[in-house]
Amino acid sequence: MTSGPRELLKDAGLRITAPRIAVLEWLAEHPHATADAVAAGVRARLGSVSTQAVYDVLNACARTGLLRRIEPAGHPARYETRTGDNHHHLVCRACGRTEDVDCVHGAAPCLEPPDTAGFAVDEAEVLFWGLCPDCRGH
Amino acid sequence: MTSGPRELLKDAGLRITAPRIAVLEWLAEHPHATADAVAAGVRARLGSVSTQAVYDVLNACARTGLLRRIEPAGHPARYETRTGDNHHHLVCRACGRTEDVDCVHGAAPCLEPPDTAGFAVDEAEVLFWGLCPDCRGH
DNA sequence: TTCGTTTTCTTGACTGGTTCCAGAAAGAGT
DNA sequence: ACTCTTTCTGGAACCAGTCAAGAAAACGAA
Repeated sequence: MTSGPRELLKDAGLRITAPRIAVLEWLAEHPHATADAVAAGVRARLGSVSTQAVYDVLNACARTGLLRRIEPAGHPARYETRTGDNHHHLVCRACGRTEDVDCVHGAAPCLEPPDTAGFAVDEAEVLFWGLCPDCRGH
Repeated sequence: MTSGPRELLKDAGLRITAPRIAVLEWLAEHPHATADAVAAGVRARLGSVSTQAVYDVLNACARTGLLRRIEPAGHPARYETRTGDNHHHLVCRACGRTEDVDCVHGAAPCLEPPDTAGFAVDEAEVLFWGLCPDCRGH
């Protein structure tokens, strides 16, 4: 039932390759990791994977909805496997550490703009900025 | 009463220089402009201003609260003079065009995370993603 | 299985937005 | 006016991420 990386990839119409499986597995265990961190983790598991391959995998998975990409201003992007339940994020201004926050107002989409100015809005993104416990302490 | 750039700079403890005045004046007339656009606008007014000077001015003003910086993922940063009233933004995925949206839930801060995970939260940022009228039309 | 097509991986160069650096110049307080 | 501070100039540097070409691997049909 708990669909593994192989099923997820297949359902998304993506080929099943070792780098992709490793990226998805590693991200499932380490949510909100940066591309750099993913690359390091995947290399520790597979031996050698190019940076480019990591980016390709991340982009392909983000495009098909397997991964969600978070890009906090001033920090490298982070990725997570938890998708589809429009939760939000806490981001540390200092170190970029990112944590999940459940939606404040019930189910998705929890926010609707009062006036869209003619825009076709398809997503509401909420970021809470602050300092994480580690960076806050002196 | 409507304080001009000079008063704003003075109150913020910043020196009053021609580039700063020009940046603030130009941004007041062209909200949500990119650094590039600001540089172009300021040069049209003053003749010649270095890119670096523009960035310095923008950063100094953002640091002191005279300007708010918006950094939509995948697009260059944009700046606006409207600060302190925690309004939010609509961003076009295609062209990056940015528009204001008033806060959905009354006065600031309109959102409080239910669980801060130990973070000292100081800001809630809301971005509505979509396509602007120009990019939407076929 | 085997083949052939399609997609992905590797390597390496490159980009765009932004920042860093050193020195020259221009404000502001005394 | 005279310093002292802060800002401007020009150029080099930075970083996350992307583009390009060819080699390699995964899928689907025979």
